Amino acid sequence: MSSRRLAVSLDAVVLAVTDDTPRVLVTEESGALPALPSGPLDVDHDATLERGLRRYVREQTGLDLGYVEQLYTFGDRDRAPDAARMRRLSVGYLALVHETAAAPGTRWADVHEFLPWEDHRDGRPAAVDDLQARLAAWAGADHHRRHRIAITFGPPWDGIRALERYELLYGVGLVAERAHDDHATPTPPGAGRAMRADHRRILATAIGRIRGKLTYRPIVFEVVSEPFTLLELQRTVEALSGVGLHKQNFRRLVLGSGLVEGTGETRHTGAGRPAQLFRYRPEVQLERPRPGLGQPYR
Amino acid sequence: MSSRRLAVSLDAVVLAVTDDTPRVLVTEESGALPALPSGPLDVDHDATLERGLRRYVREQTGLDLGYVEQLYTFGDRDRAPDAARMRRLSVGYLALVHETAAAPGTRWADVHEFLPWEDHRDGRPAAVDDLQARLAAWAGADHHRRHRIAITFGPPWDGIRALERYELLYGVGLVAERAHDDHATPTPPGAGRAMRADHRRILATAIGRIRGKLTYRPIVFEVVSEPFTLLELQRTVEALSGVGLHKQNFRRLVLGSGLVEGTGETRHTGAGRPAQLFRYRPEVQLERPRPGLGQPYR
DNA sequence: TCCCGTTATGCTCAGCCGGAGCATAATAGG
DNA sequence: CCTATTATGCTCCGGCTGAGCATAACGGGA
Repeated sequence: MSSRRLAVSLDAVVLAVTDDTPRVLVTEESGALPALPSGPLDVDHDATLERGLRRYVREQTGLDLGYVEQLYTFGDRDRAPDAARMRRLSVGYLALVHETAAAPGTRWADVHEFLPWEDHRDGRPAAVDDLQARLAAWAGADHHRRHRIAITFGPPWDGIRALERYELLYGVGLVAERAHDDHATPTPPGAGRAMRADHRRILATAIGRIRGKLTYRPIVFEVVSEPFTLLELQRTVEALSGVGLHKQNFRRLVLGSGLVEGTGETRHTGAGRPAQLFRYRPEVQLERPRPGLGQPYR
Repeated sequence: MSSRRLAVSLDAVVLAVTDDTPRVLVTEESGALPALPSGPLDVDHDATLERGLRRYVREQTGLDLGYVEQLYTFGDRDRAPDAARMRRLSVGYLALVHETAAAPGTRWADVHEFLPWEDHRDGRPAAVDDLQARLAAWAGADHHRRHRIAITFGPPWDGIRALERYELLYGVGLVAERAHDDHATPTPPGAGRAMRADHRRILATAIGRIRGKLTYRPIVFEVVSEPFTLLELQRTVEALSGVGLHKQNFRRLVLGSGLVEGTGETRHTGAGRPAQLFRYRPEVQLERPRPGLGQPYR
């Protein structure tokens, strides 16, 4: 009877939006898969899990995190490569930051590099239909499998189910999680790049979580830089939610929500009418129970 | 330098609703505080965290769980009584079950026994005003403190913020988490009973989570027994959400949602017109993206 | 048997919100 | 001055929500 050693790692999904693209901060060593900033919990010195996490992100990427939220704790025994010796738990966190320069050895990677099927801003990508066809082939006539595919891949598309989609693709072998998974079905184009350990799974969890929270908490403002135009805000929301929005209605919603206030300034971009600049109004939290951007508004 | 031992416990908040009352399954030993079913992760034999959890609940309460969902991982170093020797993490889970008989040594306790301020079905309880007054005294003129109180305790009341409320009360010392906290301010009436370790905190997390999820996932049906009348369904939702609902509108919403279908039978309760019986319609998940009971509808 | 209290159901009405579009304003560039 | 482009304003409609009024179907008593 082996009695494995127990190790807890803290893993951070640090998200930002630059150039209308959702970005995740990854560390890269030559020859290795991209990885999230992470490290083992220091049972003596990290007074809280979150503090340990902040420490690792600072050490590995030079970034001092602001908004941080715990996502999920992963602990499947047989999903680790060295499962026979070690029992590994990973506590995943979501952090939101404003765009910054990446430190050496780190990179702001496009989230869709790893989860390409999640970008529906210009409608449903063709690659999704391809993936879904492969899933359908796997499901055959199995009722339960078809049901799962229908729910996770729609229609209608539900951005929040990012983790369910990843888990389904992973279970079917359409997506490689670790190097040693590669002997499985060769992953099809459109399946995205792999990450180290189960980091891609944690990323999918983060994407699902932030999409849900956008609607009822003012977290976009952790990501956009002030002051911002309403279009910049909209592009940021779209980058995170993965769906395109109706401009006038987005405007109406944001202005009516009390979430922002004009600065009185305008920004000239070179083409078109100058846009008003806005900043976040934190007081809104006192006025409304759950301030956010509401439902999606195509 | 001490190098603490690391231990991970799995803790279950098992919820049911009986007699229009939200209940949590607790184990009770004479002389000890009530506790959630829980136990240490078996790093060798528990293939997944969730399976370990199910095992403990079965062993300690005789219950085979259906719906289970991970809540949060708690790991503050200095919140454990033996923090100097052990680093304890607890992974909390939420489970929903239909009402059953409690096994020996266990009890279905009213959730409000531990979190009395969370029951707003008959309006805001007087005890909440008392707690809030104590909080106000603690806050004094501190802007940040007053802000936190206003957000968590309202108005408007936001049922979902159960954990934030608990943490606030705990931080202020109005609520005892463990026996050795008792030397702090004597907890006022209306502060509820303590539980072992940080179990009350986990319970508060569970209550907040289920309240949020009620609106967009059909989880009430994990708790009501079929067939049910619409009033029974309503009382169950109210018990979990902690707020009272408008009967006709609840009815309209549920019938229009496609969540239920009539059985054709009726139930005579002795007084009043017999009520139609309904059952859950699982197919709804294929038809609607996020089937639930929508917003609160006073 | 008829009246009453009680619970279940049906329906209405006004207000608000979200989905879609049309129309106008304000710039830069040619 | 004309055009392409982006920002803003506003309207219309349908559906949903909050609040009530009204009716139906029972059991128990008077």
